[in-house]
Amino acid sequence: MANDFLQRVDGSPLQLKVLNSALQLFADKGYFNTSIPDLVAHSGVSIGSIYKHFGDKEGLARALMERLVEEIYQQQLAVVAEYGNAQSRYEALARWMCQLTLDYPTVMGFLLYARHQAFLPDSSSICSSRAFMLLRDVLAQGMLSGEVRKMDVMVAAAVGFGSVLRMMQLHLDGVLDRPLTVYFDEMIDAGWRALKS
Amino acid sequence: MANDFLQRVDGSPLQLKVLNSALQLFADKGYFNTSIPDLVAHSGVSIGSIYKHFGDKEGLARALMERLVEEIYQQQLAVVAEYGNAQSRYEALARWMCQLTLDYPTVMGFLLYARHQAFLPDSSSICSSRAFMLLRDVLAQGMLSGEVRKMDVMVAAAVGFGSVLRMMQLHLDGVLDRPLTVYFDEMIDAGWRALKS
DNA sequence: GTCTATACTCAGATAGAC
DNA sequence: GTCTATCTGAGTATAGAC
Repeated sequence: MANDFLQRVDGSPLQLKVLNSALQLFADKGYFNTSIPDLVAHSGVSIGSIYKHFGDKEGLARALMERLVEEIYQQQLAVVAEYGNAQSRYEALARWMCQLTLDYPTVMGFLLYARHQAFLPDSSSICSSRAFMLLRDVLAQGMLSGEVRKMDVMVAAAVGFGSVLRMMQLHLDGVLDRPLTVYFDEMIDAGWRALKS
Repeated sequence: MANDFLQRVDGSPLQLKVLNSALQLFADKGYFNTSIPDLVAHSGVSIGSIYKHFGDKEGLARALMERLVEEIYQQQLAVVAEYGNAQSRYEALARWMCQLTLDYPTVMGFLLYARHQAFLPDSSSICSSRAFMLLRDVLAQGMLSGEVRKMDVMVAAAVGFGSVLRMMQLHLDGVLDRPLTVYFDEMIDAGWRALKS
């Protein structure tokens, strides 16, 4: 279920109800296909309260994206902290990304596909935010330690994680014949061939 | 400029004016931020004619996507036809993709990011359409000829072209320090390391 | 076939009671 | 702080003249 993705974010119970409803509806139908009355019906919170807390619809979207990015980032940090070298971190991060896709497919579809620029004019893509930069940094450290071949870090991140993101998209699009997990080892193996010294 | 992307598509002059305006506006502001009056102003075609030819806004979007996919596919075919082996085809396709991104950034952003499902409920992602399948087939042929390592073709395509797509996105997001072309050789080299026998 | 004028719906946002 | 009732305008779509 998508409604428990935001776990440790701060906010009053009422705010959390609205934010989780927004996440679920935006992920499911898209931002523009979700009306405020939809949110009222889904969250059980009145329209007055929603506007009181978030200002307007864009403000709600902004608050939601903020917490999504933070949640993703915190999860990433936890994954990275469990491992000590670049290769195991790479694999663990890829596994975590795939698991998120399986557990919260609509949310991941929302994160991967939605052009947030279309409804949040001044926001850059989620994937160019802190979250993606941490992926990059993991590989940068691997270069320092000699595990990862010397190359441009952005290219390394694009090659290493771009393939994972692509497989996630293909899975979400229903293009893959077999479950996503079946492809995992081969995918990681191929990615690491491009990265290793 | 984005307004000449659709070159050889069929349709009356009036239809082409509308379709090219739609492409430009959808790519620039997004489908939902583009109103029919916007299209009228930009194309110079009256609202009555637009509805006469395309039925409704969704019909217009459908007609546009149809031609976009066709245009992309035809260009791909032309690129593939120029080369005889998998490696050179891989490089040529990647170069063509990057060049499109440089020449038509908003259009490519539209293709890469937009969740077309949000406004075309029954359409799958553009990248799971014919266009992406041809990328896959090029690598499948490479496996038959022995150039490409035996592996799942979807994984191969995701690794080989996912990295290219990712670099294109990073470029469009303005995250890259240097011009996209600077990264090209390193990107292709890394991608091919993952694919070669 | 193309246009102008218009109807209708409904989403976003606010006012003000409680 | 939360709610209900209401306003306003934008946007889709149609009718019908030419």
